[in-house]
Amino acid sequence: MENCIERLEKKGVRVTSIRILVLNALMNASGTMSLGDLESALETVDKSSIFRTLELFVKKHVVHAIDDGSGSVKYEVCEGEDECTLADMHTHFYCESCHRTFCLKDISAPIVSLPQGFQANSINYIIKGICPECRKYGVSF
Amino acid sequence: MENCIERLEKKGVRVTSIRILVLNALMNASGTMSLGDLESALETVDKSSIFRTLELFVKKHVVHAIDDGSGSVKYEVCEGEDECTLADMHTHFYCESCHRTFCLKDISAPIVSLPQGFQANSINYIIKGICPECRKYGVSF
DNA sequence: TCTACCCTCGCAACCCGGTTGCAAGAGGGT
DNA sequence: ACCCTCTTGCAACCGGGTTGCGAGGGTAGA
Repeated sequence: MENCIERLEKKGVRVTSIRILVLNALMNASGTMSLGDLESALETVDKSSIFRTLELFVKKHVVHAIDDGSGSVKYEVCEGEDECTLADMHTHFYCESCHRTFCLKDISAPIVSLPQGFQANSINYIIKGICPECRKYGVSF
Repeated sequence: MENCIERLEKKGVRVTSIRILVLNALMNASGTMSLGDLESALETVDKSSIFRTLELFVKKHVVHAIDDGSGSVKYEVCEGEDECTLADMHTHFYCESCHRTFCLKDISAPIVSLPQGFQANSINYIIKGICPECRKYGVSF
């Protein structure tokens, strides 16, 4: 909680109650959260407020957005103090059974060399499949 | 054109005029096409018909879908005769300036090894940045 | 040939995540 | 206390995707 406030101040984001709520939810989440996840986790807060908060967080590099192709963008707290570089991008795993997105933080996204003229800004590396839990419980595709 | 019909028959898809139109458009496209692209390319055909055609094509492995995080799914004709395997997946480049998606067919998507228990079915490897053309014409982000 | 059936297609309506305009509310500085 | 700015909630909107339904057209069997 204190941690949240500190983090916001460090990134130059004015501290408000909603921003603490959103950041706290993201920091306590086991994985990533979507706008919808946050909406249902924070029932008292309006969707558009959460949306604008996330928008601000992304701009200020408090969190980063991951598009896992599920139709809803996921958010995750940035680890480093400064901006995320290409090398910071890590691998994500999307479970096609339970529709959760896992951060494989210790697996950094591989970087291929591009043809002449292409300039890379970011990498989206998503592996889709079945997560260990769903396999264990025999949930079929 | 003949090529289209042959390809559909080979994949066990009943040949209809709309299916030929859609597949032909995709085969002649320089890159990938979205549902919207096809809709405007084939003015006479209804959106839902194109949607259902693409749905069928994906199921029958005539085309595959790529989610480049632009908000609209892109489609691309499958190369091989049989189903696409992990190794077949190639890299895509999304230009944040002109919003086009490029297929880097000769760059196959890198495969990382997953933690115990995760089962990979497909890979989405998207690099976002600025394409050569947009850089040349000095279009800034 | 006639009929019954199934697949395909167009239309319209819907769904849902995301986004925006606007007005009220809260907070900080003077 | 006052003003200005930022923040928030509400409601409406947007666009891609999706679905229900009924009409059209082809096909197989009688």
